[in-house]
Amino acid sequence: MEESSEEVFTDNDNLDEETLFIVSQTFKALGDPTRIRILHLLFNKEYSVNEIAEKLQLKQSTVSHQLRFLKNLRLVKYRRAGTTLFYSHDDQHVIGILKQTIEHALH
Amino acid sequence: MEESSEEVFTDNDNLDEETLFIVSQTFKALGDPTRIRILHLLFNKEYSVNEIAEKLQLKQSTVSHQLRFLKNLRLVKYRRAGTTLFYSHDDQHVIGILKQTIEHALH
DNA sequence: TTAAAATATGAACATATGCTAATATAAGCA
DNA sequence: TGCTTATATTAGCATATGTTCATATTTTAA
Repeated sequence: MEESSEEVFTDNDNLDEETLFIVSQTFKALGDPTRIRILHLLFNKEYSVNEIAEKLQLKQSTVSHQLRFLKNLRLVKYRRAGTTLFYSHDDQHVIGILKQTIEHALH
Repeated sequence: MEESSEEVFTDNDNLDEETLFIVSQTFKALGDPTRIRILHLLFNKEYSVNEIAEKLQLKQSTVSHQLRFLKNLRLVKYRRAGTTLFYSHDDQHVIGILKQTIEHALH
């Protein structure tokens, strides 16, 4: 057996701090019903902040806060059109996991 | 097109309360570093509560609490051997998602 | 430049979460 | 039975989280 040149495995059993942080943050984003509903709404098309608030019966402020959260994790992005911001999802991997899990939950 | 006898789709755009709850609970379980570390440790083999505590440098109480959390969601199960309980994972789907996401985080 | 529309931000609040110490339970064995 | 080991439980605490109200910012257009 020879040592790989790509990576050195000193402790194969432990996750490093950074990986642990990224992974837990990602799942934390999906661990709240409001954020799941927002991401679910954005599955197929973009929506403005007010549209999201209307569709999901949430306060504009709530939506804005959660979108900021999701944007910090690069799970959504937006496009500006005048004073309106159209949000859409921005992470195929995470969206895929969410879709999978919703399917799974629906049996 | 005929109506399926299995399910009626009244509002395709909205997730029902129960699905929302299950999905968010599942992700909440994965949204904490300690629980990720425990599940990650259990990827390949079973461990007793004390072994988990030692390996991960956690208090016995902390491990026991988190295992209860994970067991309530049927993410782990245990087998008794005398006074010792050996825990192992119990949800291939969730373990798969966790593996995927760790891989993804490691680039 | 001023008003209107859309969105973002900050502060306050209630609730949720995770860890810890102390103690309770449960099983095996002398 | 009484002791030991392994695990679970309870309560308390500090911090994190999610929502809301009030207000600030930003962009556009008159």
